[in-house]
Amino acid sequence: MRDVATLAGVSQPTVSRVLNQKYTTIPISDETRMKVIAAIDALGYRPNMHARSLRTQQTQLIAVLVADITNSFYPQIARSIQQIARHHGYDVMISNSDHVHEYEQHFCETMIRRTVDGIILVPFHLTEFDLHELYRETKTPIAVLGQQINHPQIDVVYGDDEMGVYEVTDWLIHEKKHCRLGYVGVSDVFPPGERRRRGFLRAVEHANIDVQTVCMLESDFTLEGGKQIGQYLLRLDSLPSALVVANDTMALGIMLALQDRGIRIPEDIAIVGYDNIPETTIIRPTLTTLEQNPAEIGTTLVNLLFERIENPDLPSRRIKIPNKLIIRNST
Amino acid sequence: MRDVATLAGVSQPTVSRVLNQKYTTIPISDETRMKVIAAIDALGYRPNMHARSLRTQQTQLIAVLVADITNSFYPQIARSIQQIARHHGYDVMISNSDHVHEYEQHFCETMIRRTVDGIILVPFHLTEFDLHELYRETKTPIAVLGQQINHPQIDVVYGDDEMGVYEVTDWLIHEKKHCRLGYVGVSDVFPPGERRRRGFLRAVEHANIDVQTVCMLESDFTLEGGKQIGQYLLRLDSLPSALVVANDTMALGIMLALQDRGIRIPEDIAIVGYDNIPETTIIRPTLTTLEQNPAEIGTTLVNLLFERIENPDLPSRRIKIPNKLIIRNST
DNA sequence: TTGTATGCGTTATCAT
DNA sequence: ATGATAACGCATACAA
Repeated sequence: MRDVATLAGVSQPTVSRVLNQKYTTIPISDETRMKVIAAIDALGYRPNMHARSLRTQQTQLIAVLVADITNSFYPQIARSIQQIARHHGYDVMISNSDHVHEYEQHFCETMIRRTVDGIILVPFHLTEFDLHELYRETKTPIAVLGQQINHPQIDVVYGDDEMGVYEVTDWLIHEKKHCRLGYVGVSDVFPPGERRRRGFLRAVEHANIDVQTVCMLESDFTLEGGKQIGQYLLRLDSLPSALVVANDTMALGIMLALQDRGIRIPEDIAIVGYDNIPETTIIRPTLTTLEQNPAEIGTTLVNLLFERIENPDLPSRRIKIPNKLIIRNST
Repeated sequence: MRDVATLAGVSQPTVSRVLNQKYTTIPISDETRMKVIAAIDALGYRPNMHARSLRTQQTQLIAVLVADITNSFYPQIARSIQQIARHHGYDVMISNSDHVHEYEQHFCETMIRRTVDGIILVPFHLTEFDLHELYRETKTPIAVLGQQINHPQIDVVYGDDEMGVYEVTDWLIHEKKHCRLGYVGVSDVFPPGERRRRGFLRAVEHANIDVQTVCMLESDFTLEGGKQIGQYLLRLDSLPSALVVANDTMALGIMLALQDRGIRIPEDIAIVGYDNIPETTIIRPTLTTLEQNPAEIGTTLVNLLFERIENPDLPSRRIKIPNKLIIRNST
């Protein structure tokens, strides 16, 4: 910047003013501006964001932590966030926790040392207290995908998965007349695990079905995990007539394992998933599932975040993204 | 840091020395170190990376640009990069170009203003000249996934896709006795487009098959694009007996469109893809494809990058990741 | 073994 | 409308 100033025959702060003219009201003569711009072009000067960040305490950067970048659900969120952020002149730093607690914590540590202007994350192990600490240390606007978080300065977006699973289970029972049900969830250490299981059980009880007769299983969100559940089901004396699965990826694994051994879907067993990832339309039969609209989730998160960046004292908001039952051929 | 120094009763540089003791040889008395560490804990002090970066010109950050984060191939690369980087104490900033030229350029712009310690990218539109400019402006180690790049300071990882497509086509012709072939590629503006088409045509010519008899089509890497190709094929008087497709995602779309109209795979038409993304094992029949090992690609890229970060004057290296034919049920 | 002084590249406050 | 000067938080050359 000093070189630019020298070449333009002005002082270094004047160059800075030309650069920041949009954001300030300080007047600059046309002649000076021309000279400075010419010098910038001649030297190929580019401002140094580290220095600017140090001085302004702003970064023009937002950070995003997703829970599993290899699960198609999250890249779609990340992508819509990045699109809007770009529009606002912000860069996006995407990270991946792989559902691992330690990596989630490491992300928070990083955010404390490497401050950013906003944080979007999908907390699985991080508690409300952890996020409170994160906010206390960073004072940075935060938006999360996670119904379980309640914090006065943190915006929350969520799909109402307890209700969603309740409704799809209810639909299986009353519309599709299933009474031998099974459920494949994930551990309660993951917040969606408990909520989705509860939704399932509520529907079962509401239908006066004996909870003892339903088959409750648990796996780990992954295709492999789903396959193992499939193997397990094959060893049972009799299959449930319908299976509610807590995410699509596991549902796919279950379908593959069952079909490998000649089980017909939906004739022998109906299956519903959760998320509506693209693979649900690739598998045959196509998978009935509860849609979580990832583009809308991403858009909502980033819009909330930018509103809070502009106005940090906003009261926290909770936005429910409606789930939608997508009926396909697996039921 | 000054507060820590005051509390510990030492000077600010002494605190800095305690913090950086691992990387320097300056001796510090045990007593001083204890006092400083106690003060750091008491105040919950965390170093500010922006200030550190400004001073050291290092960031402990590497940037990754992938071509399409919603294509399962890339998240696997990103994930293995992030794992190794974490091990080295580096953070990773993942970006997504969506194959859009403007976004690739925007990424380069960002890298110039927001310097990082290393860059990994998958250039689709960026030319050797663009990367040369990037290097000239940043002087930052660069590693790319892209056979078309030749630059004395840039490390290159690539799958030999021309040879791969040649071999799989050759295999279809000689082992599987196909002679009515079709090829679905992508535009030559994408570097893999030209290479893969060339591999296909070389095999056709080598088998003395009249090029006029083969069906050459073009789409855009996506599932939707593949479906449209499928529609197009259905309107043909006769299908090719075997189709070589330039990536798995398009191959899936083609299969779905054809199967919707009762075409049997592989009986009516055999199909091979490229990449070996997870979806290839979800679709039925499972898709025969050429594997590009994304984890190995990511690992190789990031290892090359760290070697160059440690030793910037290394001559550039080109590492070929072997393709492997995965024979499944679509052929 | 530690302290003093300086500068990394900006923006912001004050003059003029 | 512009220039001097200071400060952001840290690491390092030099002195002691």
